[in-house]
Amino acid sequence: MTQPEQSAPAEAQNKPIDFIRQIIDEDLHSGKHSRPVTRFPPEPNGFLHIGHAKSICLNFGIAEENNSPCHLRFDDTNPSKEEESYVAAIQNDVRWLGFDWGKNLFFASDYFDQLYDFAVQLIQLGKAYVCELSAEEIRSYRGTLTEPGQDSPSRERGIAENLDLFRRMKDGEFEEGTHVLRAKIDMASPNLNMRDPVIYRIMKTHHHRTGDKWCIYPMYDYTHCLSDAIEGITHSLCTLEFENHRPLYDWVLDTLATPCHPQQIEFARLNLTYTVMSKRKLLQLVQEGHVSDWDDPRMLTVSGLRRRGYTPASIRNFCAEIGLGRKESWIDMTVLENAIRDDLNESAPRVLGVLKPLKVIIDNYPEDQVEELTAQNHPQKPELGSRALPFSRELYIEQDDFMEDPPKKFFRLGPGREVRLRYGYYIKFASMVKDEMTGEIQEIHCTYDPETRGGSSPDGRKVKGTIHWVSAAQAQTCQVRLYDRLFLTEHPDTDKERDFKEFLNPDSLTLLENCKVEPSLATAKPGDSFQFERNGYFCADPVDSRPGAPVFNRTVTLRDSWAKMMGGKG
RNA sequence: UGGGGCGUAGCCAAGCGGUGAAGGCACCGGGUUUUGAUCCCGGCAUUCGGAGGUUCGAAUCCUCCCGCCCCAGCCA
Repeated sequence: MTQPEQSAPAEAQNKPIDFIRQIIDEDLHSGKHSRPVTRFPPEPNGFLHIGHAKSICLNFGIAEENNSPCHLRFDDTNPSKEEESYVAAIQNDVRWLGFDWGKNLFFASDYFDQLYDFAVQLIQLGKAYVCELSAEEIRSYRGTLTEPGQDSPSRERGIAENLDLFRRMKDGEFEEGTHVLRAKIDMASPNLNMRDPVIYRIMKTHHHRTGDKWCIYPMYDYTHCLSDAIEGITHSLCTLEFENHRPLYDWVLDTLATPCHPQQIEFARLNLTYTVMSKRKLLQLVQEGHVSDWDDPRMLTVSGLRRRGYTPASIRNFCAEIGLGRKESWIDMTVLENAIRDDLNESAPRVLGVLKPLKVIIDNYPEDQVEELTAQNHPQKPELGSRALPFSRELYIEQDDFMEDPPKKFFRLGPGREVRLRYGYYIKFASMVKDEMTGEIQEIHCTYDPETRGGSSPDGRKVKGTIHWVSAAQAQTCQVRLYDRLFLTEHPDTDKERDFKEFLNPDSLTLLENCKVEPSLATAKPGDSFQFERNGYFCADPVDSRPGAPVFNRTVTLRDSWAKMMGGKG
């Protein structure tokens, strides 16, 4: 009936808990921590996507379950790629998903002074040095996967000189690329991240928060662990590709006197079939015009999903369903589609809408008569009430609901057949009018049985098919956008030879301009979701839809075993 | 033949040495139905990447092998 409580602890839902929650539970029981403190640390260089939603649900979910904080921290250490506008969009998306960071909104740039002081300490400890090698030299000195690196000529420079040089880096005395600060660890480490990683670089770029105060910016590996420690994070959750960075995360925190030492735990990122997930590729789709923008309903960005008609609950349920592990995995797109169907099936009011209209004239129905029929808003939920549907002599039905020469199992309209109009009357085929030139069917003539008002017959005769319809005179004409998967293949970006854009689905968007929907939809509010019976779930476009001129986006089709059957026969 | 990870059904995923290998998606049947939807019922791994070994007993422990992923940004 009702969905399980969103915020109930996983255990209470009788669901097995994931390995991260197991670790946290153990730390709580052992007394290592009295409560967990997690964080979601986006870089403000793009929009959030469904993969981020997985991380958000994890980090904020743990906080909800334990009544503990989850920080929202922007990892804004690279001003050349980051923008203020992304900061706002990201906050909006996290809030929309239903999460609240309370007072815990932070920026890595808040810590730039502390980070600088820590770097000075590292130098004083003899654990960092200013290196004057060029970027290319640093690369060649790093060695390879199988050969150790070589020491930088600057490696044994004295502490005083390092201190002076680092101060002068900060003061803008050097050009970009001429000097970096490096941690002094081990040039022979089998883990390349430990071969004296760069921790500060010169970048004479305006920062969206610190302005022109800094011309040196700290690198991720150095910044992230210290930010976690400064904030008192207990469990720092990130994706698998950072596993090789954990020794460095721990080295920085072990070397410096920090308030605490958070535990980094890695999990597998989300991959979905029939789409791409990397911000770089999403950006490319936007910049090259394959989609309209970051919030194009075909994009699996949070903003795209929102515009498509996905609900926060559906995304949270999806994230809960897919599980969490350390195995690289591909979640089937049908799992996401199933999540939104599940949610909308419960909540979306039912309406009648004809996407590809075919005119039907009921020859024996009075010329000027209009009557009102009653339709349920949700057949499984009578408490959602009903509405009136105008019925008249001229109607529209779906082109797909008529076949001139139908197979036996086609339970719809065709020569000699009778069908039920949903909430209306039984109608029987009489004749059809075709365009003499093209052979295209222009209109169908039928007769109706006045005894079947509402959809049942006193003589108890059965009709196998029920089809949807809209009264022509009262219909609201509108635009409908049919969205389909953006890519044709399950793994568009794993082909080594072919670019992922070669697999774009040319039919991912179908624009229908002459759709006929029931009059109640004229006033649909932007963002409202409906089930167009027998067609799918649709949402009034949040951007382009207007009262009196609605525009609908197809969120997802209904399951369609008929189409599946027909598809199987070719 | 550098290091770090991972391998349970088509796709995810429980399982943490003890009689029958959860659950979801997908798929296949059947029932209800004024949405070919929803809902309901049933089917779907004699087997856990492979081979050995330990044990009365292993998907769970050990050994070897095979496969896949990550790392040589002054990105995060």
